[in-house]
Amino acid sequence: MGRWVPDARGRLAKAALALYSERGYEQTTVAEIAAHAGLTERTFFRHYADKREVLFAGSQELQTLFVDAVAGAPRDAAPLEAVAAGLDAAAELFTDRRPFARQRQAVIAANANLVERELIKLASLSSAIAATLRGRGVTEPAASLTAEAGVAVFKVGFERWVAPAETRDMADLMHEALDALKAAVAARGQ
Amino acid sequence: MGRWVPDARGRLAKAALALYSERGYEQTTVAEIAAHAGLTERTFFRHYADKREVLFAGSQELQTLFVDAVAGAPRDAAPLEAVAAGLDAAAELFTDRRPFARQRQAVIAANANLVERELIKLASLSSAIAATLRGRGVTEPAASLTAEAGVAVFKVGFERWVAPAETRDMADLMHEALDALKAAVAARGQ
DNA sequence: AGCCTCGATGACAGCAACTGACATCAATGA
DNA sequence: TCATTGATGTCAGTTGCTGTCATCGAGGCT
Repeated sequence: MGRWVPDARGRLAKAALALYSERGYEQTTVAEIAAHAGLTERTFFRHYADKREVLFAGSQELQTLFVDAVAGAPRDAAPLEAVAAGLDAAAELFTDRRPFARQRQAVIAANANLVERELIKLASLSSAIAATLRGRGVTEPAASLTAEAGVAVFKVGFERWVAPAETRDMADLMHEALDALKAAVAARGQ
Repeated sequence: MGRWVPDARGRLAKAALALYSERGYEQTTVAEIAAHAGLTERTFFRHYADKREVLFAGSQELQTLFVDAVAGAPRDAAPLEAVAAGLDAAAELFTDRRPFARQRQAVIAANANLVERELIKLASLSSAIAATLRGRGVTEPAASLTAEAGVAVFKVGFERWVAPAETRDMADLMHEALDALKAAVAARGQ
């Protein structure tokens, strides 16, 4: 075997989620996470920029998948329909990860600092979607607004998907949320 | 005169914005802010929960005004129209504060930690609007989605309002953004 | 006047997040 | 064989933030 136990990054992420779940985010020190992964505090910060980031390793993957789906939507699809393709891709990504997502979301919801980090990840997703829409010829401010609307749908759909009693597929919930948005915005305004 | 120079809170906020603008957020220590306000570091933390919060003292006022306008919209107004009333109230609040808003926004945009804090303030605004809409009889997920859409409009409108060359009124920009959202969401989806 | 309570601030010690600098040493490959 | 590389360890230092106790003028009560 090599000089070090493999996958230090993964071990840190696993240890962090476990400890944050058990005793809470604030009550967990980085040194403890590192020790549980058989590493030192300094090494933790070589793998993750800060104590929060360790919970958001997958957000880049989500963004890439979402954006690629938007970019790959039929050329004649309306902007919001292209975003809907991204929502479908996201739903597929999360298939079979519901228990993990629930545990992780419980940790995040319990701490405002973690919620902040999640929000900036979603803002980054929104920016990337908007840029992709502009690449499809959508002009501002329509691109940004469509992207923001799409992320709002994702947020609402995701929230429902991780809700305790929920059993429906994420794709169904995303479609429901998207339809609800269309209805809400279309409702008899002057 | 009193035992202490008045308005410690305001002096801290003023000193913080000035220092963050001059030398950057990260390069400014809380002790320096406090010193410029004629106070100690410990007193800073008695007025503001952390180093970021000092830039967001006004967000509660915005939220209250926005929410009150939504609650006070005509009983028969559609949810999105009620939110539009909130946007108008927000626009009024910012009248004559453009230079301040520009300076503050430049500071925030330059640091990810400050952006995070701004995002959670907007998320709080969205939650409050959604709750108000539910109070008007709007059901979920329409309430949350309408609120998120409204905040998206606010974000886009505000961004444009603080843009360097922009001279139009915030109310005009908010209306434009709202119309763009309606158009984008209504666009020929199946 | 004399006294008391209150509240904003100061002083100080301490923890933990994060960073920079340098050392270590198995694996790798020329 | 040996120099290089790269992930990790070690250690010292800064700073955000907190708990605790002291200070002392203002304002009320007698």
